[in-house]
Amino acid sequence: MTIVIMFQGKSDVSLREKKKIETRNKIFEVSGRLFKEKGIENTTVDEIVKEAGIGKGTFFNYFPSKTSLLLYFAQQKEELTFSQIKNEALKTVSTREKIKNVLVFVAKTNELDKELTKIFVFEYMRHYGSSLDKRKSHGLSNILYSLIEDGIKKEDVKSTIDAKKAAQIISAIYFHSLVEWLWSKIDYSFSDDISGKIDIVFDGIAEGRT
Amino acid sequence: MTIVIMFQGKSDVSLREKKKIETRNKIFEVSGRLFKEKGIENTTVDEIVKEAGIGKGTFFNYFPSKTSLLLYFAQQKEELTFSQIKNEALKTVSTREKIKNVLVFVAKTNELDKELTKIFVFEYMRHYGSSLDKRKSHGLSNILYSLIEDGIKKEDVKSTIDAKKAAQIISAIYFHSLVEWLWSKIDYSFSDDISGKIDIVFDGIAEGRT
DNA sequence: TTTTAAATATGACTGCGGTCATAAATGACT
DNA sequence: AGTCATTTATGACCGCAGTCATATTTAAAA
Repeated sequence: MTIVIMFQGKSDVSLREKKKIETRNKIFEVSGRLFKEKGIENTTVDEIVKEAGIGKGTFFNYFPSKTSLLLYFAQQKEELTFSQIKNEALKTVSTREKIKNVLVFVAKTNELDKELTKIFVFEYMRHYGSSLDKRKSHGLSNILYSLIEDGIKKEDVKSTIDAKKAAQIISAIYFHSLVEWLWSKIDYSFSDDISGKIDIVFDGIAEGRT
Repeated sequence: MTIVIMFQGKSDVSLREKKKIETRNKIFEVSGRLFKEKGIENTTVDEIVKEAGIGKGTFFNYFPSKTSLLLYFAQQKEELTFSQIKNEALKTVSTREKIKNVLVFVAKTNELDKELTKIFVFEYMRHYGSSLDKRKSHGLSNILYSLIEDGIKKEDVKSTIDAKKAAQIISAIYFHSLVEWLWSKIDYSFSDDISGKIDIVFDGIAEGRT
């Protein structure tokens, strides 16, 4: 008896839980469709809740802001990209090439859907530092960090380098170059640009020896 | 006769011109005060126009958005900083030290008023790519660019370096490090951080020779 | 001075993100 | 089944940036 009651009470598939998941999914489904159809800026929360058949307040029970919903989509995409990186992009030998591969791979992902990337980067910038957590941006930084540490062990990266600083430098360059490229009027290959910059960082810009 | 009429018509000190300048200044004065008193986010356009004694529509005749007013303030501050740089920060010999000096100088300016910097950087990020011109962010980039070109001529920077790319790299690092520092929980010297990173870029991170 | 054209001012209004007091649904317990 | 506590849903409402049709002011022409 007690056991049965406890089971029902604590169960993950209680009616409440089911409905929550259902509503959540409905919001994802509808908003995803509307964002694609008419762009993020032009999709209002009122439209989403109308199409999803829920009240406006309900939306904000699930997502504290419209942006938090956006960031969910961005995160999804990022996680997918990173899982692919780990499997595919690290087949070369030198650290320099590995890092290039990682960045070019991410770059190519972005090149595929420039407009979408623009929207996400924009939303990300708009809200950096305002409440939302930073795990996101550190995915790339972490990957770079371990690559550089490996490089130090393998002795194709100077042992005197602060791996953390170096990783920050490279992700700074990546992010900055991405933004420049996204809003540039002239068209050029982002992959080439980033690749050239990595070479500069690896070789250094100072004349002579240290 | 004709001459007199033309003179009045084309004069810069016509009644119209006078009133325009007056209104513009009034907006600057009031908004500047309110921003300091209660923060940018908490100051509404309605408040500004009320205190300035003008209609709301008038405000938007002078500034297309609240942000454009913000950017005016940011630009003012930046121009002041840059004029100081040119006079004071370039007294060293090596290109590396010159660049460090420039960045550390700007960094120190930011360290003086962390909260204000935060607000401006935040506003800048929030609105990058949305209509407003980019001259702003390129002030630093341009200074770095000429320093690097000088360095190439003076032969303490590799002649093979693409000066434009190098300038972009350094300003990327500067901006990224600034953002990290501004929103970091732990307290550290921004100047030291940026200085160390410049060394890495100058010396390169690759082991061995190129 | 009077008329006409152009620039400028204005505030009611709109659209949208987000809040909150209240209502409905659900689960635990008897 | 009935009662009570807790979770979830809801939409009227709010604050604020930005718009627009209309009114006012200034300059030029007659």
